[in-house]
Amino acid sequence: MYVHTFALLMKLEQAIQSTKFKNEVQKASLNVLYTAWWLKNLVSQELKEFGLTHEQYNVLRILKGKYPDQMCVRDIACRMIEQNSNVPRIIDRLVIKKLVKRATSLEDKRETVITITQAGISILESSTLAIDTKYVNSVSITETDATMLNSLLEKVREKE
Amino acid sequence: MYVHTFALLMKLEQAIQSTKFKNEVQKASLNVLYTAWWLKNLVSQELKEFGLTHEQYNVLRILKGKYPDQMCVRDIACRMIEQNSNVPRIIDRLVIKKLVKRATSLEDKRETVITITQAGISILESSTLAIDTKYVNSVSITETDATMLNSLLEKVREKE
DNA sequence: TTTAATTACGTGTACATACATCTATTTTTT
DNA sequence: AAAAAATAGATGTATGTACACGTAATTAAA
Repeated sequence: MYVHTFALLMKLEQAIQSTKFKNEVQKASLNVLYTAWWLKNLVSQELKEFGLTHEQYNVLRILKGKYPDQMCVRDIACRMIEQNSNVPRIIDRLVIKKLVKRATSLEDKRETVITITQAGISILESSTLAIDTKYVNSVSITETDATMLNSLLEKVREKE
Repeated sequence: MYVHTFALLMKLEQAIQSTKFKNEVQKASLNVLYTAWWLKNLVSQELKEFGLTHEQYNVLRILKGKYPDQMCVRDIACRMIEQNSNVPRIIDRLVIKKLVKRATSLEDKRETVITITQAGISILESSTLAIDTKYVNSVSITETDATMLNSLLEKVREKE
């Protein structure tokens, strides 16, 4: 009985070799950070095969969401999960790989408009398939629990 | 009523300007990633005042946990939340700031042993105080909800 | 309308991640 | 004991983050 409880509780503790937490809130913070790293890692492993990084994939995904419309750099940036991402630099690498095209906007010459190419759409589709499969096999949480998790994460950030 | 529900549900959606998620599991993934970024950002804002980065703070915290014992680089590395952290390089910066000391182990000359200095302990204590205060004011989740959150996050990672 | 403020975004720097490789040790094998 | 394997950690490279600053273009103010 004790052993069983111990085994269940050891997951985060094992991962970061630490058992002393001030309280559940502090533990939850570390748990969120560790789980984010774990998820990112899971996805990156799949993307490696396609020569993409997590952030390059995100930019492609955002562009696909508006396709066939173009998007300016600012619009992409404010949809990024890590809100301080340096989008121009990520786009540099996608341009080199010909997965997106960059052009100056005609309406506002300050703006750079980005379009996903057919090659970009194609690599996005195959990599998304690989990630989805990986998720089904590796992320073990039910829809009901995920809904609960979503509401708890919103509570964490409620004050700001 | 509709407006109220909408406002509550918009938190992640607003942050990343996206409302289309395949399912709750996919949304929860993005929510974990976004919340991790949000928490890291919160802490980094406080640490900036002390000239520390999030990772430098983590290394100091780990060293303090063993103080007055020394730790080798490997022991520190396996306790890091981001398990691919390049610890030697983080230690470089802490050594420059005289917050830790580096020496070759006498028992095993391959090992580098790291010790936190008094200056390191001192900066760790004041920055921890600042972070704790920030948490009390910004992270709005109860101990009970945090416990639930911890168990759901463990469920996410259960399969591996 | 001329100046001032704002905006979009490229770019430089410091730090970190992810990963491969190199060197110096130590341990294991033969 | 000598050779091979394993280990610790430093270091190089590509990429990303965080943030400051510069430049060009647009909008607002005087």
